[in-house]
Amino acid sequence: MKAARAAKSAETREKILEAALELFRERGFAETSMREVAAQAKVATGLAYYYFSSKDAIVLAFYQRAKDDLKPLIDEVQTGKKLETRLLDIIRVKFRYFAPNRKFLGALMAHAADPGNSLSPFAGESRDVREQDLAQFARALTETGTPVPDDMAAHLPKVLWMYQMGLILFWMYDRSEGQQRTARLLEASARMVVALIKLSSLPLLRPARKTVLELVEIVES
Amino acid sequence: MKAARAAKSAETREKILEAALELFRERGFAETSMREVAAQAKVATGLAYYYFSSKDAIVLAFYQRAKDDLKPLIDEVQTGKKLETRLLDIIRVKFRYFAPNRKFLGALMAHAADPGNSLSPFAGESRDVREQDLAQFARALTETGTPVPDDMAAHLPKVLWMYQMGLILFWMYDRSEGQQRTARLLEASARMVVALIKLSSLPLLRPARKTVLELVEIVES
DNA sequence: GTCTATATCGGGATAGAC
DNA sequence: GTCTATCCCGATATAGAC
Repeated sequence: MKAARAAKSAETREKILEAALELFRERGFAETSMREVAAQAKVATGLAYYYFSSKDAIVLAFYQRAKDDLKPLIDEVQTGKKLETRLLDIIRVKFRYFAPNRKFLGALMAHAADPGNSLSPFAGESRDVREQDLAQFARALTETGTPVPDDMAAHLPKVLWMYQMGLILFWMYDRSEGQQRTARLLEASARMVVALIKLSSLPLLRPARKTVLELVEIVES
Repeated sequence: MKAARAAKSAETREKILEAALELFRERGFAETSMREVAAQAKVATGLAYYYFSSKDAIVLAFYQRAKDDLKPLIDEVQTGKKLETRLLDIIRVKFRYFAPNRKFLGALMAHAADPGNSLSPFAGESRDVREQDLAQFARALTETGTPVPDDMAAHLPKVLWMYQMGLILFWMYDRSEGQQRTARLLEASARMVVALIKLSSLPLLRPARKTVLELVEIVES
């Protein structure tokens, strides 16, 4: 009967998480109280805390789940022959997945700029989410056979990850209908990013590449 | 006696603002309560609220004051002959000014990424701060006689502003001793930014410029 | 208008009974 | 695992002294 118990437990946890996300979507993160979350999930406040040690912990759980959900969805689109296609597909999958939560994601990213906050995408707590992202970009590079200069190889996935984070930030702010502006920006910028990567292999542009690399190294050091 | 009263009032206000900033620096923004602020300023809690309608309002006052303080400091360094020098000087002045508050600036910028929050640097409340920044960059461009293609002229100050905001974000996260990493990044990136601006005038690079402009226009639309 | 003191509300978090 | 009751504290409203 242990299995049944565990299942029940997971179910309750899920119920609370769902209730929380629903309220976050409707009213925002800060505006939602744990009491309301518990009420919505039809459990006692204390129980919500039994499963999630804090309100922030719920958000972490959401990230974690997103990571797990996205894995297969991204694997599915890792098929394009061209790097540009891959980038577009990978990022679009994420936008699609997060779309229902776009508005309150903004409130969460609020914490993102705060170096001390555990919800920051740069913080330790979200490291495996970031690791998975990096791996996906690395895979897109290798599987499309994109030629990358040796000195850049180690850095490029991280640069692409930052490019992605920038787009996501823009997307959160994007008030245009259906976030069309983000869609246009994604297309135009992906084209440029790929062009730049290709250019970076030209021997003639070696000095320029070194300059950029210097910047990247300072950032990552 | 009206003047005396007004002076006294301004003094009290200042006292509360100072107390708040001191506590923010020591313990952080979120961890500081209005009660503590009031206690530190040796006034009643209600009085703190009399002068500042909310904790956020204190932050706004801080921004505002920073804007006024920075104006003469930046005017003072608008003397360099080269654009690179000007950029370095302008941004360094800001780092120096904000240095004592660097840590809690992070917590404030926390709000920055939240499109809905009034403390966001992109929000209406901080518009005149931003306007002043844009004007300073525009001035640096014209006074150094930097040649800028017509189609870029309108956008360049804003691009430089974003470049600055990026550096500030990096600086907030920078845990290196005395934020040396930021200092290095600033130098290396300013050099590159200026080089790019110069390159952008070359007729040969017109197509590349158009591509970048397209991106900028999507972002600003 | 400036200021103090007090009361109230609401939210995060916890303890302990079952 | 679950619920009830409670703690603690921050934010805020208000009454009224000066």
